[in-house]
Amino acid sequence: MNIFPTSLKKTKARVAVYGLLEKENQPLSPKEIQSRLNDKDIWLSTIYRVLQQFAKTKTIVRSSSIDPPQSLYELDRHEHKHYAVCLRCHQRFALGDCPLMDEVHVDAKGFQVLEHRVEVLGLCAMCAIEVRG
Amino acid sequence: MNIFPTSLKKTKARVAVYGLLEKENQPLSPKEIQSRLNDKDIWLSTIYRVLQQFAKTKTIVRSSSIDPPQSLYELDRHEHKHYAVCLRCHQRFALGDCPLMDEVHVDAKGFQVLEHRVEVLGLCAMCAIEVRG
DNA sequence: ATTACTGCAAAGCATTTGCAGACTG
DNA sequence: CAGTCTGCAAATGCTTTGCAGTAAT
Repeated sequence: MNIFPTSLKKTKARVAVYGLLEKENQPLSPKEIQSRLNDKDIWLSTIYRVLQQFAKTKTIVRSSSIDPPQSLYELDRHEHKHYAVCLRCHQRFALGDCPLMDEVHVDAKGFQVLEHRVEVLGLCAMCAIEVRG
Repeated sequence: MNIFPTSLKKTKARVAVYGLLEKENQPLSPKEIQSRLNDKDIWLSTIYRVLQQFAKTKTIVRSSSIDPPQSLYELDRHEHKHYAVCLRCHQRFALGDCPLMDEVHVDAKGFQVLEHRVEVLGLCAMCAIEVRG
């Protein structure tokens, strides 16, 4: 499991962001984090800085979404998680297992694979119905 | 193979962008496209619009990179292509095959999978050496 | 006390939009 | 000619940065 990084001071903003990410087990954008914290004294720029620091200490991991274009952050549970995203309502659903095959063949000799990102796109059950509707 | 969409007028900007994407067989950002076109009369905003139109007619496909945060576009060759990206020099290398397993298990009943994105991250041979240096 | 941290303002990029003139079919 | 397209300017939205006061160790 994860712990608050010892190299960082325990400030209001960091404790709040850390606590939120611990509770919500899904990737959140800086803005979503801000609105869920519901504390007017924690500014967006601070949240960005806090997220960067956590990312640097490997406490959280960063991913991205195309639409809207933004970064998403979540606690790094070392669980190797991926998500399916509904193209219509943008809800995110965790994948049961990593769908990647064991061997990844890159067309470049000597390429050293360190990590990977997978995103499955489609329609959630609800939206699939509405689209037909 | 791909053809210029018949629903769109053949204008200078569209022909130029299409030709470039056809020649370069890799994802490019709007800015890269602009600088490679080397035509001061084709504005970035036009390139963005052209790319959006091509994307809407399924002529090109859109992806994204986290760092720098931007959209990338390339001709849709219906080839189902993915890339390995070097974390240091940001060069992109095509994957030989799609590394995804045939079955993707989503933790949400009724989720309809339409597409997916895969990105492998690591170090290219050159950078792997330099990092050790 | 020292240094790290944050509120706040402003800048920096990527991307989008409005509009009038130019061009395509 | 009619409708589409684009140059250009300006707005928008996400993210970063600078600085001076505040708080953590």
